[in-house]
Amino acid sequence: MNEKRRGRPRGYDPETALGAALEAFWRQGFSGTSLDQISTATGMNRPSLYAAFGDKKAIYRKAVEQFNRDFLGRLKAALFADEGIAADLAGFYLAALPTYRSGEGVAKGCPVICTATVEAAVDDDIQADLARALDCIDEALTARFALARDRGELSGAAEPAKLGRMAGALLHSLAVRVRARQSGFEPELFIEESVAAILAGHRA
Amino acid sequence: MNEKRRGRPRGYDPETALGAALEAFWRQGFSGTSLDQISTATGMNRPSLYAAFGDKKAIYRKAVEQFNRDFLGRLKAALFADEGIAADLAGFYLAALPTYRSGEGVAKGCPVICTATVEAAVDDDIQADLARALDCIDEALTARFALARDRGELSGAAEPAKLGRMAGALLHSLAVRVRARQSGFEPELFIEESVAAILAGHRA
DNA sequence: TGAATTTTGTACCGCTTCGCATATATTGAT
DNA sequence: ATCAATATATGCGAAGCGGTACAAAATTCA
Repeated sequence: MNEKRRGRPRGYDPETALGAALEAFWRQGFSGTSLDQISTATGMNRPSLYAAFGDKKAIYRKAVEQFNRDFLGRLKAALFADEGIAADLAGFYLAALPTYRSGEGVAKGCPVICTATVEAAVDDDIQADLARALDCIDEALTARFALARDRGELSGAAEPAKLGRMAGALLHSLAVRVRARQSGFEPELFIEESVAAILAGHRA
Repeated sequence: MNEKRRGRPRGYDPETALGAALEAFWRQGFSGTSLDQISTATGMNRPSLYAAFGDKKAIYRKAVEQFNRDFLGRLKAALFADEGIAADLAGFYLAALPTYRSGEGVAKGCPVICTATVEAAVDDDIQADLARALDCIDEALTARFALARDRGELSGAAEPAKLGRMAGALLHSLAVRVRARQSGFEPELFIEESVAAILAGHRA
């Protein structure tokens, strides 16, 4: 692939453009972001945006999808670093933190949890995207807990799916709390406490 | 108070109107809701809305504030029902559930967590409101855990603030997951697991 | 060189947005 | 009855919205 195509070459990189679009949606949400703002952020004008990705909703979904692929990939890499369940779980949360904290003077939290959640009640496609994203997080964590149990790090009575849900839940809260800039909330401490709480009573 | 006022009597009840406005914001978020929709929902026309509550943002903040007062009141009542820490904690989550599930064919989740979170990155007032609301939840839970510890239901080593943060976090996730209509997620089971996980290792 | 193809830029459409200016209605006080 | 005070109703206006028609630009192929 990547053979020379016939017409005028595009002046943008789709991945970069979607990244820039995400940045805008991330900060302001779907409804709060105008196509003009996306146009400015990406450097593409509106007809190009439309031709490349579709309408506003399609741009949003593709931008979020791209984020999800990348972000979840990094979270999984940390989660399966194989330095023991406690260290890996902490690494999982810590891997999310810089992303959640990103933003000029404003911590943007998680684009999926913090912006898709609003639209979920109004748009079935975005609702399905969100549900799937939450499932992916739970599943990755569940797989990691199953591995830990099989390796004898966790007691045989430990239920991976249950632990996965708990661990996923704490990630959701982390996303919300960081974006809310809750006073006195210290993410690193929260992560430490989370890991301890989840593993409490399940160590082999 | 409530002496007869001088001009034409208002044709609306402020509390009811704010409740109707919240309903619209709850479903569609702040940016996704127009003043026309609020006007329809409340039965008030725009000038009346403006005179009564202020601009769109003021309406939103007052509606959410009213919700918070009422909702948190009910949660606290359940949390301090005094039937033991495990039962009370479960009651706390169960008290939130019907509210989170409400909505015609759509579970709306929590209006604060699911709609204020987006705006928090863009609006400092709403950010502060959200942060305060999250603090209130944590504080109520912390107080309840402190009580349980003082009564000997929890070990002396239990840290109420830490437990409060954990328990609050699971409420956040409950709100998000219900609104996302995550397939296979069963709130009642999740609540049961949450209570068990939080109290694990802290029972006296 | 010229035709075909793809992307870009301008400019616009119809519609909705929020906020308010103005006029009307309904009450209590005088 | 008249006035003052408050609430409601109509409707406007400037700006912004998402989306697109159309022509110019830039490239490959013949």
